[in-house]
Amino acid sequence: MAPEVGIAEVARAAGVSVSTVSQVLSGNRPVSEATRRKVTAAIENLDYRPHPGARSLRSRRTESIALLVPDITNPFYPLVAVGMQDILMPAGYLLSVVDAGSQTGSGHLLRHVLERRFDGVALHADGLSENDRRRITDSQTRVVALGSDIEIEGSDYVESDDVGGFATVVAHLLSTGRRAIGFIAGEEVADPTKLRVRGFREAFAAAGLSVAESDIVFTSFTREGGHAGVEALYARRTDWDAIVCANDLIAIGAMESLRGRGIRIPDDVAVSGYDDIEAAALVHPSLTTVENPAREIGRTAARLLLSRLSGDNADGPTQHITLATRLVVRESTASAPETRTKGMQ
Amino acid sequence: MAPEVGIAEVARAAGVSVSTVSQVLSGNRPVSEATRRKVTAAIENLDYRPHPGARSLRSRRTESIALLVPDITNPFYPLVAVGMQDILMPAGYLLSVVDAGSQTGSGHLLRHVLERRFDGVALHADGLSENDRRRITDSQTRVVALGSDIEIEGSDYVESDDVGGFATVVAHLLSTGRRAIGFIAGEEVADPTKLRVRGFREAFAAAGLSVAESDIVFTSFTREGGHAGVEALYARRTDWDAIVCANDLIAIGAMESLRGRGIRIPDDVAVSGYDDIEAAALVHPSLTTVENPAREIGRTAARLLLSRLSGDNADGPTQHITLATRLVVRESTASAPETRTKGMQ
DNA sequence: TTGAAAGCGATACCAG
DNA sequence: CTGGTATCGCTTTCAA
Repeated sequence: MAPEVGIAEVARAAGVSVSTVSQVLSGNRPVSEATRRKVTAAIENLDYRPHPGARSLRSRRTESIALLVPDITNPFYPLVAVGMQDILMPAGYLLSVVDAGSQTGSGHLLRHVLERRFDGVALHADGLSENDRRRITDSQTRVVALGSDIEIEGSDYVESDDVGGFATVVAHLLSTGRRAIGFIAGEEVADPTKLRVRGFREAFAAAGLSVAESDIVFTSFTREGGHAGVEALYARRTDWDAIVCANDLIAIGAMESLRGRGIRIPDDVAVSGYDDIEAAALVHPSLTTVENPAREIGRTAARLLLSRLSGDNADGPTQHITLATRLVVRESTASAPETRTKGMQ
Repeated sequence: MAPEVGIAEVARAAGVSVSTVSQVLSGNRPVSEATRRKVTAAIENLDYRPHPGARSLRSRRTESIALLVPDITNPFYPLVAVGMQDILMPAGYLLSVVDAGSQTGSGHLLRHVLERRFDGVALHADGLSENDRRRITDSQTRVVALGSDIEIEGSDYVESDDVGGFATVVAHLLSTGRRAIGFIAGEEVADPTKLRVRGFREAFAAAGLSVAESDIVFTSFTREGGHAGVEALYARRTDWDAIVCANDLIAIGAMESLRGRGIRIPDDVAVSGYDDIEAAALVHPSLTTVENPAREIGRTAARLLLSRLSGDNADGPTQHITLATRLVVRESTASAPETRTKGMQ
């Protein structure tokens, strides 16, 4: 409805050329204090707002960055978003969170996002096809990969120490005497799944124990995945004394199913999660888990992107940053009663 | 890194004019099947992607829509986002979720978002200053307001029936014999707060009871708000037999504080929330609450925006849509033991 | 320190 | 059904 004022009107009102107005806005070259004031006043009066399309057409920058997440309702990702905001907002960038959600793979949506010419994009590299990765490499868009060590040529990545974190929680269970430990993992092809499986094996190896393949079932990173996982595990055997889950949502679902079967937690079966989402402390019994530093991951990813964009470090060597995790012990893995250690194994 | 191919190269490769390529892309005018195929092939071969800046510069549309939320870590909003995606994705729009988060008011960020020239923006109207609202009216950007009946001239809005929903849960508590009912509300100035307070009063009025002002405390829509709210209520009196909360996060926080004081839920004090976030079913005791149809709100908002953008209904009268809510009774408000009704009031 | 003018890459109008 | 071309609103180079 507004008469849509352009840079020309501003120039006229201020009695200067459009170039000068542009320079005042960008600060790309010195402008005398007097003209700067005239221009700023005109901008204010006319409520002038530069057209971002026109701007990006010339400058090849959009001052906006996207976070492409597989599932925005998974509380882990909003925290990553907040971490990115911490860094990007002060730097004048707008962060857009895009949910890949229902999309089969992020392939189609990835194209969509790359087409938008965001200056930078943060995303999970796993689930990306060879094709997608090349598309990223070919595009102008700076990318930082999250939580995965998949290589995208020329892209930095930041991950948390999934292998170590998962090994820690498994070691914790072993140390409390649990031995019949089932593992409900996420999608088998997902990168976090592979890392957490690795951690699982490492913990067993470190304790001099071996893992039966049938102790691991693959589902999805959701509550429903937890339900399915419990069914699958109990179809194989029924004497589990611990179930470790690839994330908190799975664990919460698993606890629901266990309760449905009349199994007591942690007395009969200990349960652990991963991520330490808010709900982990709220469920009953409260859930032992591993803190996945989501917000810090976001901050780090944002810093990496900015350092690439601002030129200082535009062409430095690829960086791989690993953030530490922390075991959070709660009620769901309280030590087994004395009686159990006798009966088992 | 790619040699950045433009529409001209595509035209050359296909042996047609740039206009024709453009028409094939937009479908704005008939194109013969033969040329369409040539053009599509050229686009594919060259991996051509139109520059959105250039495009929006001429067409004045960006094919993207923003959802501006006050706190992306509040699980209510991701659900709204998913609902919007349901509708927008098939229509070819990209949805960007922008977190106002730490921003004081959404004022500054609102400007930022309006400057980006999204085709449409969904946001909460409360918390907007008179100035902000006029800015919206003046801008080209179509806006739909969420969960609030604040008028933005020319903008549609969609809300859930907060007044009715809240009255229902309060009526439920009254019907189980609770009379000393405290209310932990959100920020006093927030619009949802006002509506829920109204529902609170209505339920009392309908039962022929009156509300003491001191029964209502204002905090914030977070778990910490719940903690603070309990402290504030118990500073006034200590014989509460029910506490209703303006949302689930507050309720969860309140339950934590009550437990800290050795108060049993629901035996001593019943607690209720609002929104029915996932955690409400997971906490112990599980939380009685009101389902706030977040996803449906998102869908409705998206439909409203699209109907405005696609021209059919571009200038129809302003629409106000109210969605029904649903009471979800769980453990936290189980009927008071026989003994209590004798002792109270 | 400032101005003039040449594009950036698409769309949309005007012809044919 | 197709082509030519002015134009969107800005940034950037070139001159002064």
